[in-house]
Amino acid sequence: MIDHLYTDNFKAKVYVVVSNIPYGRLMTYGDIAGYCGIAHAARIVGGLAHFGPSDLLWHRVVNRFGGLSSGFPGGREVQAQLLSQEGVSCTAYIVDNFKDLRWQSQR
DNA sequence: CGAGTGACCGCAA
DNA sequence: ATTGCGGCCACTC
Repeated sequence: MIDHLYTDNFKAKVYVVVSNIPYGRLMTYGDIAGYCGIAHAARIVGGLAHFGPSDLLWHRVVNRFGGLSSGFPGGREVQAQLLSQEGVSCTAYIVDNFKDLRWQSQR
């Protein structure tokens, strides 16, 4: 439920969705874009992530295959480390139980 | 104001 | 089954 946090910019929506990802949970760019209203804007989410603030929990955001994306501050190893600290098993920069850890938003 | 880019996804050969 | 290509929308320079 992110209606009360709605803003004029699509960017803000993405930030809200990302901020609402619970601990030890993962989400894909496509899903985030879909919950924002456009399923074809997966690239936008990635683009915003690069320009967006580092305060958000982007380390819980991965691509459709459950693999860690590049461009993360410090590198994929850092992101994998963060996920590992949250109980997420990562092997070769790929989430093992991604299918099970994938959090499906309530919209 | 215009053009290019992007931490992607889906489909086609 | 795998590999390659294009497309989509928003943001930045």
